[in-house]
Amino acid sequence: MSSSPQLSSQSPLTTGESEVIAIFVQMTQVLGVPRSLGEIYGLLFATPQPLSFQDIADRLKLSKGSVSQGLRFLRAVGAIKPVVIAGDRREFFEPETELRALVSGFLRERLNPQLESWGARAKALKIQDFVSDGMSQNPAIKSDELKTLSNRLDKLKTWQKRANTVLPVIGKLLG
Amino acid sequence: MSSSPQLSSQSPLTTGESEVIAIFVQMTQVLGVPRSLGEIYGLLFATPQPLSFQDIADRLKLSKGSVSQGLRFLRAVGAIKPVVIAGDRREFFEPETELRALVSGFLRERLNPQLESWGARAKALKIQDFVSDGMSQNPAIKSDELKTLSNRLDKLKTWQKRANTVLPVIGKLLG
DNA sequence: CATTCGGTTCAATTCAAAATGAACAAATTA
DNA sequence: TAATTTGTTCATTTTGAATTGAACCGAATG
Repeated sequence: MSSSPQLSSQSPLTTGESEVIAIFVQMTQVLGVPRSLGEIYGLLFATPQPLSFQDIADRLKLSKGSVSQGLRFLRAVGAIKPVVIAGDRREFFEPETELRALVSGFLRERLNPQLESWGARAKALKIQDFVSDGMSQNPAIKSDELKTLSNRLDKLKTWQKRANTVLPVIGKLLG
Repeated sequence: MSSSPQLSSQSPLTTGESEVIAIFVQMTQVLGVPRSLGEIYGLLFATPQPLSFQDIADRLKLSKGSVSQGLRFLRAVGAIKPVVIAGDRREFFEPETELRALVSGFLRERLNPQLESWGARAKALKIQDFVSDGMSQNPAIKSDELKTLSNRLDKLKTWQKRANTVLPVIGKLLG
């Protein structure tokens, strides 16, 4: 038995399935993630039964490599849930459909790590690094300009903290 | 006079400038926008004086085309502000540095339009489009599966409304 | 133990999006 | 009015990220 019982893995997509997939593919463009993620999640969303690895590859005509990587990402952000089916060695998947879980998973796994790295770099900035220290063929920075620059760097350093207070709230607002 | 007074347009970037630019380039990857946007905004952020079109192209070694398109986008989302300098035909630019303005501009110009289109498509979905209406070589959908599918489509249709209530709040939280 | 099954990894390829640069336009100056 | 400056547009090229596919691995099966 190579495919799910009662499920013809290589039948063409229905109109509805194609449309749901298209919607999620459209979202991938905004989120800046690969198109295949939208296809996989969309197919799972449009299918009441859990699907196996092979089901997904067959119906979407994606390579095993793409499906493997796609599922890994979707699992990492909590967008899909593994389903164990008794007496079947394969992994099955169904979609997480709570908006709150989807959004906060994405924020946690994608945005937060970047924010941290970004905040660390911002903190390391020194005014000193902005004066071109060549043989003074460059004009000295005026004091009001120095002030402006200093203000900007200070602002930059506060951004991470502010993001860290706001982001957790978003999840709650959606809950 | 082909460059800003007292500003050597093609001098190499200082350490500080390079680092600020790198930080904003890193952000572009999360946001899913072109790298050049981060370079342009980063340079403006790291420079106390307003810069002209040509200043930007020279210092970043970007083509005029890239700078033109980059400035258009940054203006559209309100990330930069035009500055008029008396007796100078050229346009100058300085960065918007309020996090609140930056975030809400981006949400308004990039996310909202997509959300709308996406909500419209979701609303148009009909359960009927998910039954494969071939010569019944496919199994009929069971009633509990129909229920699951119906629930999911309903959820999908509520997502846009929820996003529209939450997104405006984000700006205020950052203010 | 040999073979199939279910899935991962990663180097090579493909492809879409970004950058380029030449042609163009509009305003300015000589 | 010719020449210059400032910036836009858009067809082509470039490039980097996504996808592929073959090699690989461990677990199950005969």
